Amino acid sequence: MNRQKQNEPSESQVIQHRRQKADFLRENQVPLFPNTFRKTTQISRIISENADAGGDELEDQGITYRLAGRIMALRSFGKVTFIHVQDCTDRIQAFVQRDILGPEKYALFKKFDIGDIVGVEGGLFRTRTGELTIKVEKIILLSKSMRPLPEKYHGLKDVETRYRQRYVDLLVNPRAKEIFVTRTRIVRSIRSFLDDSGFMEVETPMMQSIPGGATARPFQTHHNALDMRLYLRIAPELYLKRLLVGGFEKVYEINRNFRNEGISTQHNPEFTMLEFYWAYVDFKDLMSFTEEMFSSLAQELSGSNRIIYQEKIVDLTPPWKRLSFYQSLEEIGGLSREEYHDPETAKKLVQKLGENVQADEKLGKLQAKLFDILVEPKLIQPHFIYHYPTDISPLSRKNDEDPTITDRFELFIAGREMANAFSELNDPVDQRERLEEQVREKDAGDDEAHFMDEDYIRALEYAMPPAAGEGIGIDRLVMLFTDSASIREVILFPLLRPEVTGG
RNA sequence: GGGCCGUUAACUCAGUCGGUAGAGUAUCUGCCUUUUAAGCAGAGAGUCGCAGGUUCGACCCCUGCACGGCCCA
Repeated sequence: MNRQKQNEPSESQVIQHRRQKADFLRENQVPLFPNTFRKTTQISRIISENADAGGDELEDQGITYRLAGRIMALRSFGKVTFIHVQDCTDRIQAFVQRDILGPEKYALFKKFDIGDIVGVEGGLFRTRTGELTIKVEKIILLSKSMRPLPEKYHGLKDVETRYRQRYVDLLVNPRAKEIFVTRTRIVRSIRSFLDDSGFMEVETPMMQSIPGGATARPFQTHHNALDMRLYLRIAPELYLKRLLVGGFEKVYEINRNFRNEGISTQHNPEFTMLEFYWAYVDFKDLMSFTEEMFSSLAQELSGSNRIIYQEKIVDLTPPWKRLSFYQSLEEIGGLSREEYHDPETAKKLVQKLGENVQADEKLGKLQAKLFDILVEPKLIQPHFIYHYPTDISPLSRKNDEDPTITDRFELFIAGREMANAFSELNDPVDQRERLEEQVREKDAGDDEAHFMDEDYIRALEYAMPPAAGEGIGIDRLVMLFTDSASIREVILFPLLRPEVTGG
């Protein structure tokens, strides 16, 4: 035990200094964490309202501003100090003079540090260089910072620290803050688009005893009082369609899904999905609806249908290209019908491309793998790919002319899947057969295959209106609109292994 | 799960073909009443990710592990 204590790293010098300053202030009756100051304005308002005012004009104003924020920079000249104060809207310079505060208060102010949160009162003036500045009459410590902020010039770059201590990232990296502001604008814009289109937002279970609605491995948990196994949902789909049975005709949910899979620049174990369901329309109707949604989003965010993602220009102006799944394999993947239509040939081709293949892998799965390798990365401009094979689409309505394909599409932008949608399968007999097939695959060892859900079948037996539904990955959408290469850049607190402290 | 790369002061980074570490910023002290990556002078600050091994000697070479990043599955 003694050894362990000796091995603990000594507290950093900076933290010791701050502790000493805090002690000094406390001994001089300066509260370190008072909650008595009330600000009357935001920094961005001070700036915008006085953007054009000249120095004399400001001095004549006679207005006292009360603002609060964090000290982000501090330049001391002995009897006078410049600081930058940052609140959630912006930052502004403040000028603290000993002649105004008086020697005692100024001496206490000298113990303030970069990172401290302060309340400031004073009028405005312009410095010699013309910068709008608060002439401080009063400055009050509101919260003492015990840790130094990262370097002012290079900021915080270490990716691991940026994710683990996102609070610091947000403080010092304007880009990080911007991404999350944009994320909120995107979600808000989608909500109002759907609300304005007559959709109703609902919340369905995130803890489910039968995880359904997607092909994925679920997380398991346990309810103690009920002594019951529960899964974190992999999709809200089956519950939202139960609501169509229940008589709602346009519903949506924006919420978290959980998939127990690997982590990559495209995948976080928990991620946010929009799913919406619309009675009495089909998948083609959803294509136009999606075009409208995306271009309205782009307009709202940047006023343009063109966005730049990882140095590629993406034009979201409708209408977007529409290609059937098989057409895309031929026209973009460069395959002949023989190559992808014969199971043996397809299998060999997939293996040649370096993918693993299960012994009795279905043709649809093989074709999907060919698509993923040969087609998907090439779909930079928006493309709807439709008519997916039935055996990889267990919840989609079969095409009326060809039962081996479904009335389903996926949307690809910048080489990534952005949406998945289909005319819903509402025939309970067909649905039961498809889920039974999934259960067979599960029994054969595919732990991503769907579960049987008797209650869902029962709901369909009451009759679900013909409908179409769509899912859009919000994180990927935010990546697209913020030009982010990794999903972790657009999730406030991405999943990381626990931090190891000590040795 | 596999491959490659990274981990050095609070932050951003150097470094040594093996002789126990440097810079800038930040911090501390002094000077300084219009600066803004303020300036000048001085000072302090490191289990070189962790654990082993090789060696007279390891931050450096080797092995394993941890955490992270990118690519692949």
